[in-house]
Amino acid sequence: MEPSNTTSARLPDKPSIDGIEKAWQQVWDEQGTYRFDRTKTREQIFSIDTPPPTVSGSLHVGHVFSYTHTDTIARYQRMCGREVFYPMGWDDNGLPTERRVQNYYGVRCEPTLHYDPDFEPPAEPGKQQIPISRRNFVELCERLTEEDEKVFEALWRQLGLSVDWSMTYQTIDERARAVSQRAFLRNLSRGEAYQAEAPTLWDVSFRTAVAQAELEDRERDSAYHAITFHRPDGDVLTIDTTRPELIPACVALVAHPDDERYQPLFGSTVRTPLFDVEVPVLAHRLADPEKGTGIAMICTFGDTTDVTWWRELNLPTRAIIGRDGRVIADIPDVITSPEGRTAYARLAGSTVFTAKKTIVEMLVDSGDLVGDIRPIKHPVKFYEKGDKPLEIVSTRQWYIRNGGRDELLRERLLARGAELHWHPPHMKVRYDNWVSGLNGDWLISRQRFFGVPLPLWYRLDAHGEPVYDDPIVPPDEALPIDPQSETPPGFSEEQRGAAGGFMGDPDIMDTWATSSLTPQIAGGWSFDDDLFARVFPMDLRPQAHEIIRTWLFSSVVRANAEHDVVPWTHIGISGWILDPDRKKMSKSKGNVITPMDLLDEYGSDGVRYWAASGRPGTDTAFDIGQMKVGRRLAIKVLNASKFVIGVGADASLAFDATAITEPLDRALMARLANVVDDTTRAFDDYNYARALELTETFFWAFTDDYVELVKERAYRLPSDAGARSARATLATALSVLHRLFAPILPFVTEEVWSWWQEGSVHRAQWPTADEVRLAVGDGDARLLDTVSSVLGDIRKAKSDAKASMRTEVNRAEVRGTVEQVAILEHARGDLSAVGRIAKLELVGGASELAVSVELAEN
RNA sequence: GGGCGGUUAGCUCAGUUGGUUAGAGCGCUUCGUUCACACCGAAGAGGUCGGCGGUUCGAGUCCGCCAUCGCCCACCA
Repeated sequence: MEPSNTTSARLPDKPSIDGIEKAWQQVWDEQGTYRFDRTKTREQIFSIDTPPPTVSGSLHVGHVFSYTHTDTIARYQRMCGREVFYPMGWDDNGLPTERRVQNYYGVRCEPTLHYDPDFEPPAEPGKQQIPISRRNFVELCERLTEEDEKVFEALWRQLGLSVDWSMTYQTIDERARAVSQRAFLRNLSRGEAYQAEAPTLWDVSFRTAVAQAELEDRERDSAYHAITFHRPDGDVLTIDTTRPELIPACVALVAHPDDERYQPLFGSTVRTPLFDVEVPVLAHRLADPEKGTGIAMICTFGDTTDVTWWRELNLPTRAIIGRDGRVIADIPDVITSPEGRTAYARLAGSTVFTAKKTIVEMLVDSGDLVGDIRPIKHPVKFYEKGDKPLEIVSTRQWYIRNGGRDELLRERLLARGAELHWHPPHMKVRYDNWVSGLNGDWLISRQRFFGVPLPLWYRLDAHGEPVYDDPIVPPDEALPIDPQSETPPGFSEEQRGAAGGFMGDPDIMDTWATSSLTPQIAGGWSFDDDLFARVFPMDLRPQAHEIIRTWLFSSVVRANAEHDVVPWTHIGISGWILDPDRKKMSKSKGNVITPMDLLDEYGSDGVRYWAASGRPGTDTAFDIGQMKVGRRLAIKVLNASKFVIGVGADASLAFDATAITEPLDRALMARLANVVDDTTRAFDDYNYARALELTETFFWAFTDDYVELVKERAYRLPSDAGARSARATLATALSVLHRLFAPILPFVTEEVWSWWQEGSVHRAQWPTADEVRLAVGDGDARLLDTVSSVLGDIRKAKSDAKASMRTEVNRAEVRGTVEQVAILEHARGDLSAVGRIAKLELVGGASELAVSVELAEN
């Protein structure tokens, strides 16, 4: 068969990878290359629960890194014949958006206001924030995030994510709100959601309750204060505390039951310094005899241990810190002495910080502060987004059961975690740690404005007080609702806030209460059940490791409750990007480069190469060097493809079993079959990094050695059997390589594929080792190694002589084992041609391979 | 305090179930050029695999202890 001229005609003279991103994006768009076909069945579909990026934040290389990982898997699965459900969501719910909208438009949400359909924000934000209704506020959030989303989408397209861009959602859009509220109401009806008045971790800056999953410990400076309590006989009892300002909130002292120092005192009472309030001395196992003086003050509430003691010892509540983080103004009734009331009055209204200073002065004056204040460092609980220590206040909140108070449910959820296939496997430990360490149910209500409202109203009794026990729920078809602007069935708007009327729940749900439903939102649960049945449970949840306790766990909780399944089969965990100092890359360090610039400079394929080099779950250094290498690889693919096609590797010759006859060619095919096997196995195991490494290694050997070896032979007339064998082998290898690289380097592979094949490489069938083996039978891959080794020795001889690789060799003698010589005999022609060897002598009987070379004079 | 992961060449990292003289890329040194590729090619130097002990015919690989870095979790007196 003649090499076709039409093929050659499609080859560019000077191929380049610059600018190919835009060109192919457009083609993919026009041809719907990544369009999802929803007529396929669940078995035919591979569905991905794509993480919705927070659009109000800025894009950084970490995004590029992890989203590339998912895309390589999506592309691999698509080429394997699965219809890939790969949606993109935008996370515009929650505090980051709320703050961004406030600053951008100069507004502030005031939930009690009514909706103004004609509201327009000022062109320039004014000094005073304009109060607007929640619905107006949400509309502005949607308007702003739409802009942000365009920027994100442009980046994702440039990066080459094979997302179906007709399937996007927002975590605050109408469907997401409806799904979120519906799921909550169904939790409520099944008893999985409940409300309770309880001590709650509280952020005084944001003025909202915070869930266990949003906490983080930070090391803070603090100090022990030794304080004396007074016994009836006049003796004193000294305790150590870091929070002397909470003395008026003290309800008891506690020591370990086995602590002989305090055993005689159990059951007696002491009086607090300054305030002269009588408190009991009690015993509890959590009191640590080693800490401080071994006896501690229990306050309502200084820390979570206080909550445990308060609950288990049935102590009264004497809260003195309000929701604003200040000492409550009213003097507690329990303080009766005039001195005590005066002392309290000096604290009233001040912040915790000021109150501490004030009370220390008073303790010094009264002589109740013993010795010096001893500075210490200790961990303090913070809201992860906050910058003031959390206080604990008693509030009414909504919770969803997550096993934190229910051993059976906890076991169930641990078993759910074990059903998942974790990549890498050791990440499961974080899930197990978290679930095992839960100490309460999931607090989902937040005292914020922008988010999905709790879809509830409460009746008001004759005194106008809410009746929380029997909330009014909206009918399902009304969802989503905003109880602040909509009226419950059977009531009129005039009854809002009136005695005998109703009030809307003012709170919104935790952002994770909605994010935990991304499989349901993206999949169409309750509004497109046909689609949902085709994609759920999903195949893959890709995500970062630091949100295993939040996003992953809460999603498992919801799917377990609603559908009695795990929401996915596989979990793919990506690591972090570390800067050169081995720290997690952060904006504040000023070393964040905008991703779009990287894509422009190194090409999307180059950046993807770097990303795909990062092992699943492994933190990876930000490394421009790797991007350069990736760019070089893409260019090499381009040039090698041009050359291989140019010498006559026609598509029709690929996999032609009758053509591939030369032993060296069959050796290459044998190796290629192994590479296909290994690469496929790596992708099946979600190890894109290994897949890339295998393909790349083969590719470089292919271009450096094999292509060089058969160059001369392939140039011969097409009627020559050896030339035909070489061309068929080159065509087969090239076809397979293009497809093996396609998931990682989608742009350059599509470019070169277009030169000689029909259709998109991204819809081409993933190569199988069988098709390669069927074409060539059983080649001997060792031949390739032996020939490459001899070739290397000849090159070394020329290099040592500081001669050009084109230097003629008068005579080369290769000694080797009988077997090696027999193998080399098959490649005598190719070796002589590439080495420019006039006389090649093969000598058997040696113990190992040895090459001696006589170079021609210049 | 409990747990997970890492520690291999100057740098970034591979090393699959233990198997002959430990690999790649970058960087470095030397050489080569224009008939695929200077956004290039060829060759080379460079490592007591964090430390100690153990199992084994054989350990970078398995076991124990230690050191060190990072992360997750933990009741703040």
